[in-house]
Amino acid sequence: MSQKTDGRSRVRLNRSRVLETAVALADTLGIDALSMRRLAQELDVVPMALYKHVADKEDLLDGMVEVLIREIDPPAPGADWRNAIRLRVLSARQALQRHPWARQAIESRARPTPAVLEYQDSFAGIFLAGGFTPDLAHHVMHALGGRMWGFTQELFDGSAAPAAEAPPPLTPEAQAAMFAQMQELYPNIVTVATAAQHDDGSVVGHGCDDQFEFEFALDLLLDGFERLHRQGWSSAQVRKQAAG
Amino acid sequence: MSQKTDGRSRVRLNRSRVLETAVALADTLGIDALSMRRLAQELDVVPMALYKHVADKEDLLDGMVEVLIREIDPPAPGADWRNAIRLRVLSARQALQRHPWARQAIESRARPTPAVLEYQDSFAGIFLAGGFTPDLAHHVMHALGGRMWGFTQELFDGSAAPAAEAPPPLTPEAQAAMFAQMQELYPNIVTVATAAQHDDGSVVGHGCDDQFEFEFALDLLLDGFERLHRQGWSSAQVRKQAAG
DNA sequence: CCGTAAGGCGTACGCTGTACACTTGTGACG
DNA sequence: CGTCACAAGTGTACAGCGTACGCCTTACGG
Repeated sequence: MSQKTDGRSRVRLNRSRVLETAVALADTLGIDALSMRRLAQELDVVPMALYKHVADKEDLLDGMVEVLIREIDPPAPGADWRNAIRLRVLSARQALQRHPWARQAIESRARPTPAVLEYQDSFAGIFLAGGFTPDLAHHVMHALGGRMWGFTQELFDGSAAPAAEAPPPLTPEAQAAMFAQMQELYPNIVTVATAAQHDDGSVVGHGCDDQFEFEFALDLLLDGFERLHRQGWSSAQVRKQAAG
Repeated sequence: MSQKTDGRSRVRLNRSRVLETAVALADTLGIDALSMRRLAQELDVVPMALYKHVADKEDLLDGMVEVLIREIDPPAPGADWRNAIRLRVLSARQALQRHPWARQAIESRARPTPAVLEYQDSFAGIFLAGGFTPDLAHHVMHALGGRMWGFTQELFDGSAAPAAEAPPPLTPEAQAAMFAQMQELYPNIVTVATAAQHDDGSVVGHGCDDQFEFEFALDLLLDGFERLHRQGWSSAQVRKQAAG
């Protein structure tokens, strides 16, 4: 109630308000529907007014990612490297789930902003503090890849448009026919997809527990990191081995 | 020389020609510069003519991905599962390096086409034939994630625009100053980034061997898969353990 | 109180994907 | 060979995008 939106004087725009409104809008409408014009409308302002606060749309997206990063928990102070990494990654994952647009936004960024560099620096710091050589820390961070941000490359999760018009519900017969056709065309996919969902009666896909899959892969990698770390792995020695 | 492009009768358009020209154009211009209009121009045709051969731009991109998939080697016949997967993934990687646009195109696809399903099915088939339970095969494919397509999600590889205007070459003093600033702001990144590039004098980034990083992560995962496979891992048992 | 700079506005341009109605080319069949 | 039907290609048009540029107006420091 500090300022009325009607009447004479309007709330002044600023970068934070622009970024936060953009985040909220992307949360609701999806990233594809977020345009400068739509955002301006949401802020009750003419499109070009935004350009006094962000350089261009790229800068807007960079700013949105920085808002996201601020939501990720800082490194846990007392934890060993493995738990520190694990907790941080899972916290990042939670932030990404609050903001479904973020995966695409992060991936589409061309160059890292300071906030992003800081985020990555803190990861490197955890590994180094845990006794990793810079060499191993380097390769290990590459191996983590996007998982550092809390997502695996899940293709076809269908979350592009939130609440996209679902296809009309199929009759049981149509479902059975579809299943039979899938089974004929892609028997292995059907086998593999139906394995992990006894509890869930749905046809292929969307029956599996994303969180479980994510942690499965994350822990598999962390296990590998730990093993290499313990046995004093170094890339020089591997390259030598490959050459010899 | 079968048909002249000038004179009266023009070469007839068809889906293949559209898709292959689109692929070639994306290879040269980058995916962002590939518009229906630009593609039509390349084919010496009016933009709307394309719509007789592809439903819309989404369909065009789907088709381009299918062209890509056809370039990936089929599973090696005699190999054990581990080599079969490894070879296939590395072949996919080569295809992706020939077509830098493909990573983004694959990631942006909302729903899998038959060609994509077939590709994934063959992966599942390799694991199952190698004696993996459907359960383990499922989780393992999730863990591979995008790596199945030959890419890790490398953020900020700067390959968005091919031959983007490079910043003017910095003087040695400017480079040194920049390095000093990086070292102050992001000491861990500098430590980790400079570790793996004694041969290459460049400042942070782009000095590391992408192929090595990719295989490092891939083999780390394959090692993990192998271990779980040997010890008869099952998700049920893990969940029970977590609960108990 | 006023000058100045920052904030917000309006207009305009070139680009995008694609809907719709039209003409032209081509191959099959009487 | 003539005709007819359908596929292929054209032209125009629209709504939406990011954003360059110039002007007005508001808020604040001297």
